[in-house]
Amino acid sequence: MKIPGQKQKKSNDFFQNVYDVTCLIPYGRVTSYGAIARYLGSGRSARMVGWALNVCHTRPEFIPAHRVVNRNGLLTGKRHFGNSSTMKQLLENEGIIIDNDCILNFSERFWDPSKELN
DNA sequence: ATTCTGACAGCAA
DNA sequence: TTTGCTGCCAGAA
Repeated sequence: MKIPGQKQKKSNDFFQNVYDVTCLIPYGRVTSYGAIARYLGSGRSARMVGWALNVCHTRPEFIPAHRVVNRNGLLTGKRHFGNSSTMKQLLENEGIIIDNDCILNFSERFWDPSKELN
């Protein structure tokens, strides 16, 4: 999305795309960085997804970044939520069971954008 | 301009 | 099976 009046960077589209997909994650579902990266066509640029989410709080809209975990279902980004328990709490609030910072039944909770979103 | 790092993932030893 | 290195791209120093 191009916002007139603001600095336009080439990566802005990629970042916005990450935010867009993240916002499309259904309630009570989670996805992985790699899945988003693959949906964007970058393939192995999962790190960029994490980087995008790292600055997601700079965005005016709410980004359910807590629904994005690594491919193991591990809450690797919990430490970026200020309090380490925030991410876990948000996920549990959506009915997701977290054990030792790991999502239980991750296969059932997993939501693949390139598959579900088509 | 160059180097390092980062909320990951895949592949090689 | 586990550990470690590399690739990906962008941003900060």
